[in-house]
Amino acid sequence: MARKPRSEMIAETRAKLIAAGRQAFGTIGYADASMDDFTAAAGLTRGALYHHFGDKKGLLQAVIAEIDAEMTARLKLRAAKAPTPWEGFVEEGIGYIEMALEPEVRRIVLRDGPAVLGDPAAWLTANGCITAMTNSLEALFEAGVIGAVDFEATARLLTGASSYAAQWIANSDDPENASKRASVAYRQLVEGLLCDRAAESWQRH
Amino acid sequence: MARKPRSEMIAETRAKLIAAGRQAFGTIGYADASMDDFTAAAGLTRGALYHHFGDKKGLLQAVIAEIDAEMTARLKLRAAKAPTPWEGFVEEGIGYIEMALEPEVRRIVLRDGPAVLGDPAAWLTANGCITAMTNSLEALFEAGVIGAVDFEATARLLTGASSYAAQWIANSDDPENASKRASVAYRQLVEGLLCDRAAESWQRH
DNA sequence: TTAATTGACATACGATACGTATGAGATTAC
DNA sequence: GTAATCTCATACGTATCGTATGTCAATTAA
Repeated sequence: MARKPRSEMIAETRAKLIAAGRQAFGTIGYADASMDDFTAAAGLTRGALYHHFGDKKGLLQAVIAEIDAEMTARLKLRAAKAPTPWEGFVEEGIGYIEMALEPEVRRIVLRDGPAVLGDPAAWLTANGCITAMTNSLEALFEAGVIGAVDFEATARLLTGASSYAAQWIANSDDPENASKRASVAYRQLVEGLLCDRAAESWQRH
Repeated sequence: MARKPRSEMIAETRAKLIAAGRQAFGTIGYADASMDDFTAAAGLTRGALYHHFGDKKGLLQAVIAEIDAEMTARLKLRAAKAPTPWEGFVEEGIGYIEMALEPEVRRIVLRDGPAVLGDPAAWLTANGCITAMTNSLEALFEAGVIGAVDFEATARLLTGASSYAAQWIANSDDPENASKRASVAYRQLVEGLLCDRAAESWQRH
């Protein structure tokens, strides 16, 4: 009989609840997810949930924090692989569009999150992606790649454009095609920020 | 004693329910709005609601349809007042940002709508704004003002950018300031679509 | 080693809100 | 004038949430 310290058991319970919530919220949605059901699926009861997270919203927050961290990490990785900083920035935006296509992200982070917790900008955690993009813009400006813009405002506009595009794609009859169209349109849109648009062609390589 | 035809009475109750729902959804939000409460406020009961709209979602749909129609009309009016087609297009986008600032629009159309009814792109009605913007883009291209882009995809990106910006503004410590920043950033973003960016200065006048 | 305390989690309860099924009253149709 | 239809209210069952209470195990201290 393996004996585990209490702290490990607690972490395990928390993880189980988050996983169960994530699964339920990501499939049937927050509103329709019965706490009795998905806590039972984790071999627990609502008692555990209330103890650890206060209420249903608290669990949602924890789930979102987890997903956001994963998203930010993936975006950074993707941007780092790009040949130029500019291309990295573009890839970041397109990557955001593609991630927002995943049902779990769309439902939990983009749809239910704002509805239940309020404005995403207020979530301490969920700023990962926006902060990252703001920094990218600033760096590009300092490198002389793009003109002077309000970095934060522009970053917010672009993440908004991306997430909305994702909704469109996800609901499209032909997601494959819509995704391509959105990516191309996104690229064209941000290329408008470039200092020298004649530079576009070589910036790509 | 004024005698009214039945059809008028029905229209009246429908209108009363929509108004009551709009009021409740716009202030306390969809989830927290008790049907018993706001139907009573309209001098009716849930019975009437279920009869006319099927369920709570049905009423939300009707409310959104009404608001969307108003929004589209306002945007068209605003765009029509602009001195040039290009400026009209920019005004349309900024107008969208500003409308999305209104609590009623934000809560009902942008926040609760997608959460309860699913993807906004699927709402038959709510396409008013996007369709309008798509048409504007096409006209601008044909007039040689902007370059070739995917009109629909770009329109969706821009409405997404706008509505997201609005969320940011609304939650900001200084909405006035954030609104200005968003408007400026938006203008810069769309000016990237112009054929000749040297044209920007005079296009404004 | 044992007793006490803390804390993790379950169970029990009450309240609220939703959806349906039934019913009454009034208007329209024949 | 009677029947049928439609609008809307009332009554009921049920699901879910939040709280309050209880229990058992583990850690701590004597």
